[in-house]
Amino acid sequence: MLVQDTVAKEIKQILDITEVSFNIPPKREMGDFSTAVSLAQAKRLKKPPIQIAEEIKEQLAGINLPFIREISVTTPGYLNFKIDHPAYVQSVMQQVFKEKDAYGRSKSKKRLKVLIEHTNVNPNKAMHIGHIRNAIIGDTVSRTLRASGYNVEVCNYIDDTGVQVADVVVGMLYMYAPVYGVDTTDLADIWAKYDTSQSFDYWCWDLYARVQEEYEKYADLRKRREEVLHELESHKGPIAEFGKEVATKIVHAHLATVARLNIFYDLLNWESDILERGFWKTAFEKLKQSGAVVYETKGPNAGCWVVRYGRGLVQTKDGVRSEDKILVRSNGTVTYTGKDIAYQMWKFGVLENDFLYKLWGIQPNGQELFTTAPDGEQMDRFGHAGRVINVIDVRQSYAQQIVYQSLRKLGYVREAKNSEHLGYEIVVLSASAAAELGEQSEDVDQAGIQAMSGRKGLGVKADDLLNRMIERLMEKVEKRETAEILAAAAVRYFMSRFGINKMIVFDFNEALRTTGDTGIYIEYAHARACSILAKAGKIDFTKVSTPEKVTVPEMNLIRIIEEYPSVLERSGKERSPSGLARYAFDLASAFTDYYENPDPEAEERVPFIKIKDPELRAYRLSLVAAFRQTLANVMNVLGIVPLERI
RNA sequence: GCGCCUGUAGCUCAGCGGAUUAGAGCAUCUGACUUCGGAUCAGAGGGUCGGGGGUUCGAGUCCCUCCAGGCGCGCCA
Repeated sequence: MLVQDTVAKEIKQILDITEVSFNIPPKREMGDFSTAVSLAQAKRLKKPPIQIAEEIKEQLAGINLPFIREISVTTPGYLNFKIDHPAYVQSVMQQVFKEKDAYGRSKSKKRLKVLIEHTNVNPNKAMHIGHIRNAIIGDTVSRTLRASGYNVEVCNYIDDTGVQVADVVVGMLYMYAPVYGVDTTDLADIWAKYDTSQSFDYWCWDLYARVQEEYEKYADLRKRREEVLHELESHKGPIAEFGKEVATKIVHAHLATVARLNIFYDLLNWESDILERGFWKTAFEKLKQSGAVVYETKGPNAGCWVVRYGRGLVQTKDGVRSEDKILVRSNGTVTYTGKDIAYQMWKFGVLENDFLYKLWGIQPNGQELFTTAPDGEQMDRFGHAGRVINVIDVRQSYAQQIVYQSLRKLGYVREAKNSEHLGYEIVVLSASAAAELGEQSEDVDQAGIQAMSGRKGLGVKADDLLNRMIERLMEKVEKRETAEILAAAAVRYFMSRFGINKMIVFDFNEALRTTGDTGIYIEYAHARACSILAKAGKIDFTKVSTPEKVTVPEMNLIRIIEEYPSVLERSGKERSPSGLARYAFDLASAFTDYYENPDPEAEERVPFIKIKDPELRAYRLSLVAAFRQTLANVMNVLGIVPLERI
């Protein structure tokens, strides 16, 4: 518990208010922290702030506040507090050493089950850096919520029946000889087209882009797409099976890519299983019964089943539109939104239908991964969440809101309230990155920024980014394993640093940097601390005493260490990886500052391990140990593997 | 037309519920270990926090308004 918290509690009681904020005084002699609460309350209490401050001071003096040594009042009414440094340092360090890996984690187990879905990449080509942002945000938030005590279930939705997969299937079956159905019906012949010198997801990346070009030229190929899409949706027959095989192969590739980034899941949810298990049929019946969906007999949506929204007809730049949301088209097919409503209901366990499940495999971290499957078995451990978080980019905000509002109209008010769209801005390419990828800038905006495009095959593949980083790191690192972990740290940190609704303008120089505010810096600080501790030998940190005088760098470091539990809690509540990334950097900086200059008043700087005075030596090293533990804990939440050596 | 997001140093970004002198990193310049990891550290220059109003003793932060940019508002997926 922060020192400030106990003070805040007392002040809240004294003034009968709900919030008290603290800050650091401009001059250190004034105190370790201060509050301007009496200035804020002056108007309400109709008293001069300085008088209020004096009164609070009087009352606080009568209470035994832990670690508070002195309280003073300065004009125009600030309350300044001085901390009993040695006792405080001692207390924080002992807490870290006692709790170890659990330091910072919430002590209370929460019963709420949180289902978080992320990644959700179309299984038709290699992942790019935009997909990686999604997976990293989702994984970091999952880890944060777990650390906050929640029961978290991580799902990854696989759209194996959509047009994107259909396009790749079209490409494989019909674009080059032998053409399926004409030259052959043997799928082995089709698979022979795959040039195995490339990984399958990379090969599909190019194929997908080429198919898009061909569609422009050949109408009959576009017709093939309709057929294939229909076949995939029917989830029966050789083409559907082939599509599933293609998608499965790509999913394996995607899982391998994200595993490099230390990202794992509990369950893969396949669209084909949502279709097969009749989710929509059940949801549609419920929607009709509730009256939330109505059949339109006239107007622009005649022949469709719609949910009524907004103001009916509305003016947009593309002409007049109905704001009502169509769930079933006039040709009888279901829209994406319709299927999404059914799926969201499953997540909360309010749809009678359920998937069948089977084990997909054991992930590199040892965790079991399950998948929905037509030939699986019943299990009751999945879904039935109390809260659902969908990590999807911000362009889907409107569609997500429609889904949640539809749930409400259906009568699932609680579920609607507990549905959360974790929207993040997309990753785009800087002018130089686009140029490097060989894109002639046609439709770029003024800054030369360019959106990635799977259709054009324009984008930075996730594996390429990691590989380039590794290549750069190998100049200074001996083992490839180490470079792999460092590269993952760098990429995860890079993607986490940005606020969630900040567009990332991707630039190679910036992303591949190894100095300054980077994941490498974090790893380096950790490895350095490990190295010092290894050289120091065995010390019983639980028996270390703190000197009378705590230096400024020591105090800065310990205060940041102490902040960790509250930072973790806040990051969880705000679903904010960037707060954790910032904290990790601040913590590492405070350590290097302490390491470089632990006592600014000392005449000479002596390395910790060579300090003569055994008590001071043990104390300095125990701070290193407490730092190392705390940093390792944040790194774990950020999904970064702490290295002991680089 | 409506809705959401963004605008802070040359560049990329932090800045929680208002609080004393707006912070980092990169880039530029100047420095620093015969001892713990130089992927580091110390220092310098660089800002009317998009503009304008307002609330407040006090605003990058709250409110209004305008400007610029991005995204969204399909019987597309």
